[in-house]
Amino acid sequence: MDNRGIDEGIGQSGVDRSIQSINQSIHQSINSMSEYRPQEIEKKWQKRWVDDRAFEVTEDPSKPKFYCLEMFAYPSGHAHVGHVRNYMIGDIMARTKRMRGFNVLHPFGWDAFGLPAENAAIKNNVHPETWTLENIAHMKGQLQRLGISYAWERELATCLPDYYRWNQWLFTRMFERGLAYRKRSNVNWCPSCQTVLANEQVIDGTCWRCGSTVEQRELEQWNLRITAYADELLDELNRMEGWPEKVLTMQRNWIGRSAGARVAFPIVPIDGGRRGTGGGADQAIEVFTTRIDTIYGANFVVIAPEHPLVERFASESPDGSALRKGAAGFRAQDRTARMTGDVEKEGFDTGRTVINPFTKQPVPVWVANFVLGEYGTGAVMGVPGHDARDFEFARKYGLPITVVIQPDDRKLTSEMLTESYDGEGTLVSSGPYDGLRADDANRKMTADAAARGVGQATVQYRLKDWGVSRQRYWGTPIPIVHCPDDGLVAVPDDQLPVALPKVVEFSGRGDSPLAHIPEFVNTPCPKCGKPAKRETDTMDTFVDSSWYFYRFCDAHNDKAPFDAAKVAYWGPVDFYSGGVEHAILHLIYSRFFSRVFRDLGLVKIDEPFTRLLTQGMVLRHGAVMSKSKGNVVDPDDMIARFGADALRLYVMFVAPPEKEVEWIDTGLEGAAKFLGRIWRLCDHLTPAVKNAGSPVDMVLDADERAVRRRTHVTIRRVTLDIDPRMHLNTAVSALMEMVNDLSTFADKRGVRPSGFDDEPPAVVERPETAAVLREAIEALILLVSPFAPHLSEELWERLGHAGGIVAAGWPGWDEAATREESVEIPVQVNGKVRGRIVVDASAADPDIEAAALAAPAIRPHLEGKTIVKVIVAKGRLVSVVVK
RNA sequence: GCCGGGGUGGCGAAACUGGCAGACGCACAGGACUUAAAAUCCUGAGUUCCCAAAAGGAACGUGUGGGUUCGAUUCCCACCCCCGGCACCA
Repeated sequence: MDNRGIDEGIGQSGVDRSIQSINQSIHQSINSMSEYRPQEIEKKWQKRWVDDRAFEVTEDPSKPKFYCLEMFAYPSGHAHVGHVRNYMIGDIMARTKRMRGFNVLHPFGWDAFGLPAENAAIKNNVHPETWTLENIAHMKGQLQRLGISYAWERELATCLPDYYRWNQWLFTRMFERGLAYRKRSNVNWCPSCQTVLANEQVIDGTCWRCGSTVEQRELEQWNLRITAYADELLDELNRMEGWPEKVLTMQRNWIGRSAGARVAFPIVPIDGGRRGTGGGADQAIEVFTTRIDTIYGANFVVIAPEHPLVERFASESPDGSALRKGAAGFRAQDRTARMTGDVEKEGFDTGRTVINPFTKQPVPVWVANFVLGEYGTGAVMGVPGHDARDFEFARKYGLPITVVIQPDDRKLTSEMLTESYDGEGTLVSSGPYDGLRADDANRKMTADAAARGVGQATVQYRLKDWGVSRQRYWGTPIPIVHCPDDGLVAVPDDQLPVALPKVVEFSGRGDSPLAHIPEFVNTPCPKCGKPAKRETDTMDTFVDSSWYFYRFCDAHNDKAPFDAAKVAYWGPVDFYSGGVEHAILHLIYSRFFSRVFRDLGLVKIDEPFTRLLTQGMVLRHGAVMSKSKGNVVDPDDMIARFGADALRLYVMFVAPPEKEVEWIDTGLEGAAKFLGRIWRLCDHLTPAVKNAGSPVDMVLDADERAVRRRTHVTIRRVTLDIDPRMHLNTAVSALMEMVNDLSTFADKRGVRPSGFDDEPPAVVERPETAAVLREAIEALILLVSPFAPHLSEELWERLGHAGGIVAAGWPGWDEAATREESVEIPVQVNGKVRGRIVVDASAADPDIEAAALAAPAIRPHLEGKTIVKVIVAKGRLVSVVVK
């Protein structure tokens, strides 16, 4: 690299280039020491990596594989330092594994469909594709300037037909198997944006973009049957040791399995317009309960205002209109408020009764707003004695309360209840079940209900099927044709992709823009050839991201989504990192799709991601970075000022990867200074040590042995901190400690760089010193290379090595060389450190004990006391107990 | 309410199996080099107190209160607070 030019660093403005800089340039032309110029080094090595195709890989059965992936990016326009942090975590892992001999797949791509592109189109009159592809080009440049070791030849963008045709292919397979189906359901609707919103785009009942209150609309929607895998998705979580507990919990909550029973309460037929009390059963209200053991206390039944029986009861009643009106009033209440319990609990008596199948007694049927039509059976039994909500309801409307579970520590009567009791206990007032423990009773009563044909054990999930229809343009067209004769017909594989038309008008009206393109809509039915119409909805973009990690294994396959053999080699993803905001949706959908691919025979694994790391967000002024808040830190600015290596190192050093961090500019300066120290140290010592021999068989002096120990201890610490511990911040700390020690040692030997430009080259007298220094700086360069790859490559090359860092491999440590010769051990007397002794590392416990008791600092504390006990914690501490 | 994760200097943090709490860094203070500054390098520092000061010494200190232990940031019990998920879910 040529240091002679007055080539400007990228970040220095002309104004900044003062006389001193020019002086520096002149100095450089006349002396051997060179200044650390990250921008030049980084450009050089980034170009070389591209030219050498350094990170491109193919399947190689002779090497262990490692699939390292960061969640791909939405091309919003600009990467910020939060992205940088995520991609760095993956890059550290990828680079380390590569050096350790793994065949590393480390690809990147773009989650390129989505609403922002469409909004930009409306606002700026630019085609979504243009907007998206321009953003991708810009962000790709940003990532390349960070020196991330991506296999760019596998880059993909989900908005391109060679990707989304496989969404369509997969949708067709799911349609054939009944996993994709059409159903009318409620969807979130933003009246201002005129579009459907995904659940995750509704924040506290309002639109994430414009803040309008979200409404519910009933629409015919395509759904994917994720609930078919609910049990498996839940059970497998127990075996996923490579995932954070937090994410496992979130997924468990999201799936929301609850085991209980359905129980039928027979409806008492109407009797002359009055509440009937007898007669034969005429169908039944089915309730869902997890506490069938409390059924003897079920004094009423409540149905949801949406329940179909509301209409039947109304039609059978002389004054049905009151009933209809009451239920309609509840239905009109704000849905999210009803779901979150923010509305007052209200209800009314329908005037009808059902028979409690266990007590055989008639109980009234109420309609109430707190019962949700879409969960369970839309009907519950009211057990006010043992359910807080039922208790409140019964008190409000004067319904009877019965105690049927007695707690172990006191005696309850219904009169003394001030709140429901929902704990453990023994059954009372429950006929033949009296005296049973509640959980035993639960099992027995469920079995009895089933045997008598009045109930059955059921598992209820919170998880619902995934509604994927979107009335948007910028997404994958759903490959279905609506034929008047044949109904829903999948577009045959040989007619895929159903291409997204380029010419489109954005009405902003809220129906799909595709519906207004006759050339798109009108098509012959693939089955009968008669005129038919295409589906005009597009798919939720989460479909795109649910399988892209498999596509990377075979990114350019035009015959299939991927070759099963290639996925068999690369899969599953060994290490996956991304934001915790995807803990539920993306990660559960991906687990679902992985199983669909498995059941199609395309992959053999269940779980797509073996190890997951959710990185914390990067905040500034306590807030998430966003353009509107004006607190975005642009990586390009930081690279221009300090270099990509400094930025990389800083984001790894500042905190553990999982933690949220506050961005601090001065911290980055510190990282840049540290790299400068490495540069000066290595650059200064290189001429003196580059031809030094190995220290292994040399007779070293004490300081040299200490340096060697530090080298090997650091190799061990950094290696284990990166993998398996993923404590990237402490790995950097270990490197800093090593540099501190090396500087001290170099100072002792008179070869520390002064920091001045006009410094003569270092001269190392002893070959032993040169040998340990060479071993040390070579290890340092290799160990820091995942964090600061450009700097490392440059220093490595200057040391005279050809072939680069990856070929050099990851350094190993010599356990023997890490051992201390002597250790300083603190001595405690009655729990307080009173002194220290230095003993040989191999000293036996009795010798250590004797040395401790004889130590001058300790003896005064023992004077006139009796030694009760002495504990020697080998190599760590001596504890003396006196009285 | 249920589930999960946390609480350590001015700040970011470290302490891996119960063994020197605060490594490493930021900010700060003092010093060296410099005409000066920048850069670089060195030194200092948990808090409070004793001592005129220094040297030195003492007490306290990992959210709070208890416990186990020679010894607790680490283990146990109770509680407080913060963050995240779920929630009239029957």
